[in-house]
This record gives sequence, structure tokens and C-alpha cells, in this order.
Amino acid sequence: MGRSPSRDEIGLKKGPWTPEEDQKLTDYIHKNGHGSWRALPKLAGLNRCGKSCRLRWSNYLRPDIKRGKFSDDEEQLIISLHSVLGNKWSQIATHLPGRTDNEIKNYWNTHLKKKLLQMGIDPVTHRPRTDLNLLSNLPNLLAAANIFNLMNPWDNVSRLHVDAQAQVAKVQLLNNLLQVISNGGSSSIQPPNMELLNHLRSVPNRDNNYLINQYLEPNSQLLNALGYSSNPSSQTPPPYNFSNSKYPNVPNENENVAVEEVDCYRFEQGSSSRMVSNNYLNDNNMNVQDYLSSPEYIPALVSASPERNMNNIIKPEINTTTNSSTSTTFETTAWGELNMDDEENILSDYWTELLE
DNA sequence: AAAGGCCTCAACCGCTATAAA
DNA sequence: ATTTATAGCGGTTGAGGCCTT
Repeated sequence: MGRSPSRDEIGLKKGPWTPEEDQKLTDYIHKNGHGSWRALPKLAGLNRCGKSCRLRWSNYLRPDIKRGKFSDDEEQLIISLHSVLGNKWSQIATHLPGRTDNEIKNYWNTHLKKKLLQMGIDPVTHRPRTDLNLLSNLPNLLAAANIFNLMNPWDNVSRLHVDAQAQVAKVQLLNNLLQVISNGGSSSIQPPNMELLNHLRSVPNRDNNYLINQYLEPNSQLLNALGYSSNPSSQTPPPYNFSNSKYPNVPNENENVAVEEVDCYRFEQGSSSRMVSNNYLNDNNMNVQDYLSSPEYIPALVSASPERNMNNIIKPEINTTTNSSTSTTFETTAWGELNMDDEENILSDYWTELLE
């Protein structure tokens, strides 16, 4: 039921952009801003429709676009966010500065989906696959899980190299089988993704608050109650309390509001940190010093440093000792946080029973 | 070296949401 | 309240490069 092309759009160029066209578009926007995209092509001397110009600018020419390979952290974050948001590429992109929704979508479809499938995880549900393909993958997973035990005990380099993968495979296989065997994989209770939860807590805005309350907190509380803690050395911090002064027109706490995250300040002390966005400060006519002396600021936090690069802010702290480049959401869950020794014991007992 | 298949990703299409008239 | 224009989103396509045979 889409709109048929208007008279103006007939005969316009389609397909790949030439460097000359890119230059024209860039020059025009630098001088005049984009204004109305529909009007832009004529004004800029381009034989393209406005939509094509907008896409070219926002997906390729924009100066803040980050090019090149996705880092492991970015990959991890995409998987984590996708497990909560699904194919909401634009929402996912707001958490990866410099990456476009299109780029993330492509990367998901060409790389991450396959990666999850290979690991026996359904890329749609982010749960272990329970179909026959999983069973056909079992020998590989078993091999990966067992290789650690077969290695020369003095070959430390190889041991280190294989350790992470073996652990991943074990944890994943345990997850798969627990779900499949216990209730056919239909359990509605899943371990929360603790990395994502902590990340969302660290970037206070309404979207994140909504996600935490809606999807993650219930599971984390349940897991805590059952004795699985994301951070055994400290209590789960309380959810951020969001002031309605920032959203005076939004009476409903559950209403989903897109909040632009551009610049933030991070206040740190030791391992704890707290962030506040520039928007928040602007909205409340505050500078950093005002904020430091405000009652909202936690007195114990001491240093303030301006952060212009959101990279340093939104990256979750990944446990590099257990995450290989092939890791996925599973080992960042509470399951993945199990103490290594405990895990070995649990797995050993479990496997002994299961395989016998 | 050539042909065919596969993979990647920029760009497009169809649609919805929102703003403006 | 309705219509129209515009922006934005997610799914899909296809050109071109890469890999395999």
C-alpha cells in the first residue's frame, strides 16, 4: 500500500552513489544543514530523491560514523541488546555510538546470527535450540568440552588457548541440556543477562529503566533469591530513581520515551561509578559543579571527568578471562559468572550422572 | 585462468508514525 | 477530524568482491 512515486521522483537516479554525488551532498549539508530532505536534492544539485539522500547521509557520510570491524565488546552488546529488544535495530544502534541501524542489522544477519546458530542458540529467542540440529551439534560441543581434560598438563599455552572455549562449550551445553531435559526447553524463567543489566543501570535514562523493570530485574531478583548472584561481593544496587522533572510531559512511568544519549559525565570512585548526561544537566540548568553539590549526587563519589566518547561509557565490563572472541550472551549471564571451581564440580557431577 | 557459488553490505522498498496543513 | 507530507524503521535485494572447484 506504499506511496507510488510522485512526478518529481520519476527519472531520478538510483543505485550506488558516486564520489561526486557524495561530495555535493556533504558540501551542501555542511553549508546549509539538511533541512527538508525532500527539497534538498534540487537545492544541492543532485538527481536523487530526498529519501536516498537522507539514507546516504545517515548511513555513510555523517561525520560521526564509525567505520571498520565491530569490536568484541560491540558484538557482545549487540547480542545482549537483541536478546531483549529483538530486531529493533534503531534502538540497538542508540547504544552503539557511531554505528548505524543498517550496519548493525547487516552485521547481525551476516555474522552474529550464524555464530549463535553454530553455538546451538536460537538467534530469535536467544534460548538453546531444542531441535534436531542441536543434537547434531552435540558431538562438537562435547569435543570442545572434553578437550581440556585430554591435554598435556604441561602445555600451558595450549591449555590457556583452549580453556576459554572449553568453558564456554561446557556452560552452554549444560544450559542446553538443563532446559531440554528439565522441561523441554519451555521454561519461562531464564537467567538474566547480568552484563546487560549492569550496563543499563549504568546509563540512566527512561528506556533503560523500562527495560530493567520489564525484563531483567524480575529475573535477577529471582536468581538472587535462588542464590545466583551477579556480583557475590556486593548487594544488587537499587534501580535508579528517575526524576520526573526531566520528563514533565510523561506521566506514565511505563511509557517508552526515546532519549538521545550523546555526551555524559562519569563520576567515579574505585570500582563504583555513576553517570549523568549533558542533557540532564542542561535541562536542569546545572553544570558539573552544581551537580556535585546537589543532593542527587552521592557524596561518596569524588572525581568528575568529562567524557566525550560514549565508547568509554557504554561498554559493559566484560570478564576477559572467560570470554573468547566467539563468546555469546550465555557466558555473560549469571550462569557464566559461576566460580570456576564450583562450575567444574557441578559439571563433573552432572556429567558423571548424565553420561552414565 | 575461468566459471560458478557464496558472502557482504549499500541501497532500496514498503510500510508506519508523526507533524503540519 | 481529516488529509497530506515527511521522517524513520525493518525487511529485502542485488552488485560486486571473494572463494572454491
